[in-house]
Amino acid sequence: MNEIVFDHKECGSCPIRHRSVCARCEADELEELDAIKYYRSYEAGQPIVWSGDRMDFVASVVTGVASLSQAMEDGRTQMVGLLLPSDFLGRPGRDVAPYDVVAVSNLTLCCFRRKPFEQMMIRTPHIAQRLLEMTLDELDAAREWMLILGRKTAREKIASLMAIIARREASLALTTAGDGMDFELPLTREAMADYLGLTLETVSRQISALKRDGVITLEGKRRVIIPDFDRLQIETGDDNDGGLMV
Amino acid sequence: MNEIVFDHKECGSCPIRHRSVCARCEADELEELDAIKYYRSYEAGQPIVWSGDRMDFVASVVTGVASLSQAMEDGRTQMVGLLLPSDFLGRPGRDVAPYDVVAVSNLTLCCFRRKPFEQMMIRTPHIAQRLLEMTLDELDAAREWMLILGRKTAREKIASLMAIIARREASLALTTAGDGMDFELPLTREAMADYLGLTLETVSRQISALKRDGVITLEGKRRVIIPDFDRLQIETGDDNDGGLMV
DNA sequence: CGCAATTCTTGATCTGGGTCAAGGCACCCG
DNA sequence: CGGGTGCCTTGACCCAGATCAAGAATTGCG
Repeated sequence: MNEIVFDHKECGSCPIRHRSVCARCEADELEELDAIKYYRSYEAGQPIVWSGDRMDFVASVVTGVASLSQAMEDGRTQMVGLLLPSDFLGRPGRDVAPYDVVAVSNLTLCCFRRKPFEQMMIRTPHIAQRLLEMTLDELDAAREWMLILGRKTAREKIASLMAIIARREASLALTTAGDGMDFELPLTREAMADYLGLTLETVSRQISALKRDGVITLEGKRRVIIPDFDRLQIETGDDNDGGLMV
Repeated sequence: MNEIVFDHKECGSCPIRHRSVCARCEADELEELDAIKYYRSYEAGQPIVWSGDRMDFVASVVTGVASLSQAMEDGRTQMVGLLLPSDFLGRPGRDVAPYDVVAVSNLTLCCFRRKPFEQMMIRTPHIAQRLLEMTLDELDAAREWMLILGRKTAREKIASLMAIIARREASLALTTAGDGMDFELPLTREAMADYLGLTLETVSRQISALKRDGVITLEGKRRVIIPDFDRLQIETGDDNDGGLMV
């Protein structure tokens, strides 16, 4: 591994998001990526692109959280994607944004100019393959989310969201402790409501209920402690022998 | 175009589902596909694969309708994918089915053995590219669906479903008549409920309401006539100046 | 043709979560 | 230090859609 590879990994900017796979990039590919990349920062609440805008870049989330949402005529909105660090934003081959993208917390993106990125993708098949794999993962997440939206009660929705975030945090931190997890909620109550198809009042009430019942503990309003992950898992209502644990 | 290409188009079996793109397949690729393909038929209601099953094929829907659904512990289910003729089933690189797949109506699949199909995909980049494009389309559809599940009223949900099916039918039939469409509903009331996160009683009531209000007309229980597509579009509640019309 | 078995419709009632409203709490800034 | 200004919590009430229940229409099959 040379210096470039190291820097590449550090900044979390690789379109091939799993660090272990980065090793497959050759030095000149990495130089090429470096040549077309630049960083952008956004403050919490700031819009990044609006649905219908032309997008001349694709990007990778370095720090912070962004959301994709869809709006209806009358202002109702539904979050349809949540981007955490290492997630990918934008799609090669499509130059118009199909959703509103908003910085949920303070956010740093590592952007790549789209055209050269696409050309590079055509030349290096393993990037294209990795992109397909990532898209399939997103599709799986979207479908899990559809079950949450369509069939779960408010309490199950909150439990599911907590479980999803806890799992994501755990996989980043490499702490595979079965229970006794804790994390900082990266979302306001309103954003959670938007994610889950609820109102912010219902979110607040159900979080209080889960706290009262000892499923979670709160430290302040944002720090969550999960004393027993299996208990939380039961509260989600999911069929948890059914194989994959995305 | 030689005979093989023609047959290939006719059976709707091309993994590159748009017929116009088929022209990019070379004769020997088509022969190769023919060598690994076989047909299977299912009756309405019959299961095709269960979540967790090993899948040794990918397939293309020739006729009929199939659904992907997810189940919860207690039996609640949510449909997360609807496959109409020319849609693709299965994913290269994943050998365990993540969802239950069921034949909603009588169904014919054109199957390809998975391993040789994957190898072929690696060798022919335009198939891989097309597959990425199809997956991105599925992701867009899933996200539109999330808005439906999370934020729409029962009436808007039914209107949205009618609009989606009408659009699909129209694109297949090449009848781009702005209004005056009609089609056969390929779903039972129960399947529609499962799609929309409703109960079948609510589906029935809302269909009756749309009929009473002249938004749709029914001929029997399954044949739907849309006298004015724009009117239906308004009933969906969608922001219809927002660009793309997938 | 007639008698199930599905599939669909409609009615009556109940309830989870939405809506409206009133504070509480933490942090910033003058 | 005092009064904003966001965020969050809690209460009271209401309604869209679920649930329970009873038939009607359509389909299929002996």
